[in-house]
Amino acid sequence: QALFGQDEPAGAVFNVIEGSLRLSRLLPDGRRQVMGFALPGDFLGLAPQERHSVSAEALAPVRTCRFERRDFARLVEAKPHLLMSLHERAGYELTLAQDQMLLLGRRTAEEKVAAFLLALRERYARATGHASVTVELPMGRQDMGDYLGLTIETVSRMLTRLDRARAILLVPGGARLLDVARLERLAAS
Amino acid sequence: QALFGQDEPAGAVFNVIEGSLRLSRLLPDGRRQVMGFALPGDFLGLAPQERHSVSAEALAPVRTCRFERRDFARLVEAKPHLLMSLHERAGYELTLAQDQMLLLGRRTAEEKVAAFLLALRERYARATGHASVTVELPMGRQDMGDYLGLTIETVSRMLTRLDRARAILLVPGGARLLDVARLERLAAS
DNA sequence: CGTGCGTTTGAGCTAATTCAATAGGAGTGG
DNA sequence: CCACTCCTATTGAATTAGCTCAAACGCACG
Repeated sequence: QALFGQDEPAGAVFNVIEGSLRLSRLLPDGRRQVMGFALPGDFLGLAPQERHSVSAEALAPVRTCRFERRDFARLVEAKPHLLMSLHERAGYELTLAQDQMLLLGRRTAEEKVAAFLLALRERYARATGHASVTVELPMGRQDMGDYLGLTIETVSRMLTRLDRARAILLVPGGARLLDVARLERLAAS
Repeated sequence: QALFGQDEPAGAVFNVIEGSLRLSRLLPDGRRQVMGFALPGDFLGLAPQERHSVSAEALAPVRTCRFERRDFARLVEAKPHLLMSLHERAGYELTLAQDQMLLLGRRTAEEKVAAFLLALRERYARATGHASVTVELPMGRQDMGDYLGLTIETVSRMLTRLDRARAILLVPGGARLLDVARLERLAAS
């Protein structure tokens, strides 16, 4: 179920082949913030740190390709320009984190949900190469809530509001984005 | 006033010598999220990106040490292990961003303000080498609010609440942390 | 046909916001 | 030194977005 836990020594790099993961952090009293979702093609544990800063739990059975950290370190040493790519990737992740801070701190519930759907669509488009109107939602409502800083009920309400407004069509395990332009307006991005 | 703006080409690396800066992003409608504050000793523009992801504005007159990006790139090329340090720093910044996401998404107003004061204290301690009970607050209430995802009024209310509870003592331009243990309990960290 | 689990919906509540008024300096000029 | 302005911070009252609690729904699985 869990690939690794928060504060665990970072022993390996993983490449997700199949399935998806939730990357999250817990507050001592159980409140949870989901930092992101790892989808097929994503890498985990690339950060050059002794310990993981998040825990990674599978949302569904996962297949990964695992590289031992020592081997990975040796590879980086052998190919110095790889480090530059890694560093660029880290910079990109940081701007994504900033996007998320802006979302968490300053957006309304509806904006959060709309932006989430659009971002996920964007991600799938980037991964598969072509944009699809249907976005898979491999995570549950609770996970979306913990990602967006909302409760499960608010996520559900916003989704049905978007559905009733014909901006999206809720389907089992996903959503069809019927009116992307409207969603973009609603997301205030 | 502004050292550089969001989406501007990243032309240089800056080391803050004196004064402090606000690093922020704007939503099209004017809502603002402050991503962080740069204090003396901090570096800006280290990320290996074409464009800045935030804008940097001085909170007070600033003195900086400026390195042209081309020179900096040449330095990094000459000293390959510098890139590794840079990358480690980036990883650390990412965990800080995650801390902030947890704060923005899952903490209450009081927890946010308490955590903010403690984190700032921690930062000054790290910079000066010894912990002080008095924390300088070079930013205004609005900036704190935009950093914590709160309004200016809520920040003010939480500060006076902490003051009345004798956990802190508000002083012009800063706060004295009277009961760090209590603050840590209140911050739920 | 239950049973269990995740989701949706409803009703009421509350933490934080909004709106509005007041208070506290810092600077300026009389 | 006092009056006046400007700007930020504080305080209060009313409002509301989102939360909590609780009940129904839907569906997969045995």
